[in-house]
Amino acid sequence: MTASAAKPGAVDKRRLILDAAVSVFARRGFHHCRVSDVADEAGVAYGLVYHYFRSKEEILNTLFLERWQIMLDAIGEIDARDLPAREKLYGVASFIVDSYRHDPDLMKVIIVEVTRAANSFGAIHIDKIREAYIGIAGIVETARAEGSFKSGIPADFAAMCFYGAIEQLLTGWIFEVLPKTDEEYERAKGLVVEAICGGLESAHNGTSA
Amino acid sequence: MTASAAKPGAVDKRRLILDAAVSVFARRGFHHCRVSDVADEAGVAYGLVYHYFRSKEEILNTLFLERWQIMLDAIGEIDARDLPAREKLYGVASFIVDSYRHDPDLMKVIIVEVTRAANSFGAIHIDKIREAYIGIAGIVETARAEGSFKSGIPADFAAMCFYGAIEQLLTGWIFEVLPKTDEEYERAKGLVVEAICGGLESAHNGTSA
DNA sequence: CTCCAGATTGACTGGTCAGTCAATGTGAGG
DNA sequence: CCTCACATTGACTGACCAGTCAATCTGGAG
Repeated sequence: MTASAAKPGAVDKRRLILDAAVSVFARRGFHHCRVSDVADEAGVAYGLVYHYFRSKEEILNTLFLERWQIMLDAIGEIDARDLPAREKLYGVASFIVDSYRHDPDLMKVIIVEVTRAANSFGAIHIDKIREAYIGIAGIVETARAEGSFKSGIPADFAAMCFYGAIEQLLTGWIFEVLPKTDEEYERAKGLVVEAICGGLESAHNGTSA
Repeated sequence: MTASAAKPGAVDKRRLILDAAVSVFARRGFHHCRVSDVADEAGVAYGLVYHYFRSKEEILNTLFLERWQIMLDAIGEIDARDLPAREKLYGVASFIVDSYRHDPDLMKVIIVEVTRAANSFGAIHIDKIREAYIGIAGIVETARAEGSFKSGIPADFAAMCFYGAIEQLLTGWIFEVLPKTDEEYERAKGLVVEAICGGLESAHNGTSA
């Protein structure tokens, strides 16, 4: 068998290494951990890491690409539904928040080590990262065309604000400055959509274009 | 003379090193550059860096604290003015965007290497970073108390969304996915406030708490 | 001019760690 | 039982680089 097909009962060591890497990268950071930490965490020999991955960096690239593609697919799928823009955006916020809830370490690694790492992994994956912005912008653009969203705010700009707000929430959880209960996660989904779509103001004086 | 008081005509080598560090950290990233790169960029000997700074990390800490304190002071000063919340938030957005415009390298270093670096500098400076969130939340809180902002969205939550949206814009500029003209910077200030305060929707159906 | 404190220099060291590799294990097919 | 391909092991190496330090410079005070 090759690395991809794990027999039932046999442990997929490649997967074991990836999972261990998530845990170690999240706990110590990509730059502050050693490959041997990952191997130890996975319970495999040092050299096996290099049997499955060309380099330490390739491990992180793999983790990012795997997860990011799932998110891109989710955004595409949400956009394809026949729903008002606000509900589509709720779907996107929901997916991202649930991703964090389901695997906070992985999302932490992706945000901390890739999404904002302009000089290393971020630069390598910028096109993939951008696809997410474009997907969200597409949702906003459709709403603008329909007239349900203002035309004064460009869609790509709105997408950046929306994505930025969500990523900041995750950052708040990562840094432990926001509470992390199931209830909070659910509340956050609604609040972020309300904040961005409905705005913060209660009374609506004329809005400028 | 000590390091602090530079005589006119004499170059402040400490400052020279800090400025060189901004340039080098921005170009190559903190982890991917050597102390000798900083020394070379500053045009001083390797050892002089260690005359003024205890370690490579202390250089980054110094850069961050210097600049962040200026921002905290600015937020405090803006909050003290007698203005509607929306204009206060415009003031904050304006200050941050202008900070980037004035010294993009420094802001890039702060965002990329500190603000999101949960396992290294971010953890060290989390209290300072938090002060910014709290300052913004204070502005929102006042507006909520006055009734000009909705009460359904908690102030600390709104602050995170607002700050996140701005930081995402800077990230867009850093990654070169958003245009970087003076006109765009000015536009961005207004748009981010409009997006967060006024929301994206054109018609206002009932808003849920 | 002499002295001294602080500024400046850059060669060197000690530790760290990513990546290599030769040896060994393992299990499926013949 | 044998063979072979692939999995697994972990000691080792070569490069890299943060931080040290002894030597040298500089400029003001006496």
